[in-house]
Amino acid sequence: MQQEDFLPAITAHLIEAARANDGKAPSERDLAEKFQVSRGLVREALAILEAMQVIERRAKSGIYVNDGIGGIEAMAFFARIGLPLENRQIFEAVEVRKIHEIKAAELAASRANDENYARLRDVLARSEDRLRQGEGLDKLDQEFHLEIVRATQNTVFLNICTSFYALSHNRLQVYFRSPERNRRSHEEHQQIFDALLRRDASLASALMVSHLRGAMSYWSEILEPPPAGA
Amino acid sequence: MQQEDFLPAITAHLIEAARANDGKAPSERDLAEKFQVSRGLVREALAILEAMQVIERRAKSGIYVNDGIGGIEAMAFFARIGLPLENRQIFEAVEVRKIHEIKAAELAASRANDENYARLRDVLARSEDRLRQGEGLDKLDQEFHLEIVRATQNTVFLNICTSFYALSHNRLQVYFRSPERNRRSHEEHQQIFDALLRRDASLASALMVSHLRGAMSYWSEILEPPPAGA
DNA sequence: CCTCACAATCTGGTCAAACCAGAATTACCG
DNA sequence: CGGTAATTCTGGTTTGACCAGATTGTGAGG
Repeated sequence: MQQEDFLPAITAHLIEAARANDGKAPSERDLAEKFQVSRGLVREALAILEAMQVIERRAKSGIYVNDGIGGIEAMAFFARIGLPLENRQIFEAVEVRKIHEIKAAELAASRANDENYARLRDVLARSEDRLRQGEGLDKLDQEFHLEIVRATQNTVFLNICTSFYALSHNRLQVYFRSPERNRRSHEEHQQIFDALLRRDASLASALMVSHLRGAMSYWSEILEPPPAGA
Repeated sequence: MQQEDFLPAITAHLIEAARANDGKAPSERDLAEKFQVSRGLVREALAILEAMQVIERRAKSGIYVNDGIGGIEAMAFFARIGLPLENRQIFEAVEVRKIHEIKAAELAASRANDENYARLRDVLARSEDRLRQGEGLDKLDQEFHLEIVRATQNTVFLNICTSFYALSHNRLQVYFRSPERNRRSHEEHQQIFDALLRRDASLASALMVSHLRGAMSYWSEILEPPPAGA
């Protein structure tokens, strides 16, 4: 059994089987037979799932799937194994980005140092190049936003945002297929950078607000109507 | 070997051993002997570590420790295995809490539903009980704050905050050893709840600001001076 | 002495068979 | 029908083995 697909497969199976059995999943031995692998392999997968708090293993009792599969680890995990976020979660994710980045822009304006400016310039320069070559911003957009978070000098904050953005990456790629959107996005990045250079916190956050508003309205066009107050 | 301490122990050993050997960790068999456990146990731990991107296992070659151990998974992991955050990161974590919760209070004021109110009331009632019995708020504080996030109806946001708060839990317990702080914290929770009931977003967020300011000043007393602009 | 090819060794990946002790279930007796 | 004793089941852990590529060691030839 190629380990590649094993974890996703067994996860899906566990969740499905548990749903139909009061949260209790099949035994390790059953799983091993079901997937035609040794019990050791199953246990390795289960160890990961347990560490991610997706399941709970109770000695001499059984395996139980946590109902509220929560935690960023689980999210990162789902992203890694390819389970797409629900449409609703995309809006929620954008809202979280707004919460994070508007504040990040504000803080960065007062805390950014020379290295931060250099990094931002570098990202913008590479963005310029890509656009000149008719290519999409792609990951460079993410890089730009993360550099702003980095400029807050808050490493915990940066860690959170880094992990979080990795999740939405798949979806964002769609956004950057349009040349106009790419150019407009780049221009807004430039403006935000200028605001940071001037250490104008309120302007930076205001620009970020409208920048992200664009993303939100884009998703509104593509997807189903957004949730109530987002 | 009690599994309780195994993961932390083996992790520390891996990181240390790898640092002195060009990133390469001891073999599974060596680790098994070193910790007096079976190779299967070692492999389970390694599977978790690999899923968390702390290490990389190359077939027929060896185990390599990733140098830039980053990402929220790693953070959550370190918290779980008991490695304390640096003092500086505590300030950063509090700042992140501020970013999250001030906005959460604002959003919750307009989005909270009856179930949210009921949950918040429940937490407050239990807090009341504990205080009456002379015990500290302990986890109830965390519960209260998470319920506010839940009231934003943003599940992605809730996921992030849930994982994140698990990190600071160890440290927060210190805070709630003081009876005065407990009572004052509880009163502020009550006030925030009232603001949410009145759907007064600006009041709710303002109260949250001062509530968290208390925590920040507490840490300032206990720990080294805070970083520049936090 | 150096180089290159071959052989022994080491490594992670995987499997199989057992034993343990407590949980869960079944069977049986009153 | 109720309750207890016997049995099955479950996760936890260990041992030992085999595979195939990566690594290392060795020795012959230049």
